Amino acid sequence: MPSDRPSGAFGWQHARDEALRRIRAREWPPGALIPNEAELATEWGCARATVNRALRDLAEAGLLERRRKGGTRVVMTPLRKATLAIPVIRQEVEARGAAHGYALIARALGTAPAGVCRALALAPETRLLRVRALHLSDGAPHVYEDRWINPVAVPAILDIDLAQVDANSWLVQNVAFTRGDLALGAVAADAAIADALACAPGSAVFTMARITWTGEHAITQVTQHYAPGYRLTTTF
Amino acid sequence: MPSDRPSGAFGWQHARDEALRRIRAREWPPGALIPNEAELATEWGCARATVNRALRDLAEAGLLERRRKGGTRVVMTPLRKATLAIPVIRQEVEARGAAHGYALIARALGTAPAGVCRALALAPETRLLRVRALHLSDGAPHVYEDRWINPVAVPAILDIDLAQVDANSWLVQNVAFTRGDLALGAVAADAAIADALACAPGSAVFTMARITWTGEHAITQVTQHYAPGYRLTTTF
DNA sequence: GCATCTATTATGTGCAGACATATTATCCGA
DNA sequence: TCGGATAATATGTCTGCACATAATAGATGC
Repeated sequence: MPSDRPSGAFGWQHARDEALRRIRAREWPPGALIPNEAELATEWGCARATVNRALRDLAEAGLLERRRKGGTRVVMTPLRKATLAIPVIRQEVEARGAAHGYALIARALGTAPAGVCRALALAPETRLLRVRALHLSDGAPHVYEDRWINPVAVPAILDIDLAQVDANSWLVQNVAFTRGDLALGAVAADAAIADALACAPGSAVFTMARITWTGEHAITQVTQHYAPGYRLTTTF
Repeated sequence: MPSDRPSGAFGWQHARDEALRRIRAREWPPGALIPNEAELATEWGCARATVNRALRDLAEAGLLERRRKGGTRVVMTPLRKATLAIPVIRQEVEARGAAHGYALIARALGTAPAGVCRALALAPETRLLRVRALHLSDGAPHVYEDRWINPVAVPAILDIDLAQVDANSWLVQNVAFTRGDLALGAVAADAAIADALACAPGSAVFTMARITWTGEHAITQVTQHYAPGYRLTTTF
């Protein structure tokens, strides 16, 4: 038996856990400056790089604030961050074991309203492809999406038969984006939404709006309306 | 003049950017196995640790999948993750330069409904503290929150004057939690919500529900209803 | 007193080498 | 042919060292 533990070293996860313990136990209270890396390395009997890795991890998690020369201090208000996976509808539905259905409602090339152009940082009156579609989960309406696509950024989209392939899946697979904006909110269902989702007009609908970019070039803007009752969940 | 650039080394960020470029350019197509760390280190003229750091970063971002012995492969569907900051209402309001107001609506100790007990993994009929309050932004209703607090986990809360301090801020500052569940959705405003937010009954209201835990012990459950029109935004 | 230069200091990052660990591939015997 | 032991391999991590970089504190000159 070589050893009773996987590895004799005081690893970076141990260091992280110990630091976390001290933060939670208020041994390092909010706002306090903690010992520097070299000291902790000595105390814990490990290399400074190990301490660095541990503290960097906690800093990324939002619990510590680090500045060169300034040292490391416990953040005053431990603001939590939740990471939420942006669902590709088709996969989200299939992951739940449901059958994914898709229906194209409308597809049209035309000049976009000023608001959309502004949001996408395009000149007014730019011609965009508008696609409205419905996603089904086991046959029931699940998500109604209203999308504007910039054909300058994605010329190939014009040749795709969007009645067969949903724009969401196609874009994810075929266009690399560098950045995105996300907005979550709630709206009352208007006639188009109520009709598509088969719910009463005025129903409270959860919406997710996204804009994706490659560099400074906008690719697409989409607003997805979820059927009433939908909840987006995650842990933090 | 020692050098025309800050540092002559091919740093981990360079490595990350180059790997990212290859992924986007489909030089490493989705699902493909990429060269191992040692090879890339040789190719890029840097240490394996540097390549490791770069690829680890991309793996955390969800673009690569790494397995010991199995190597590193480009993820099939680049599922994006957005990190959203969970707002402490008071700070969120003040960060916008608005004045934060707060009003306690009701505070009562009593047995919680079965649904709440189940969500908090507590025995049925557990006595919990229920707090309903309203947050104001520049005097206008902003968020109505309905909260259940477990006094077993946080006995001190019973002595706090919740008319003066909002539970949100107090809990964040005084109770360390280890984990949380989050659910986002939309509901139609019922009478209580409409009254608090001064909106029409039935209005679509964005809601955020959270449960926070320390270990296996539930601390609090809160459902926050945002005034109509509110949008939670982030980037990814 | 004030501005500017300089020294100090803590973190950020890089390198080479070593060993640990997980997982796959292979070989061998029943 | 199948199952299990064994070897091979890519990633995970630690160490010790070095230097880079940012930001502060102190010294200096006016």
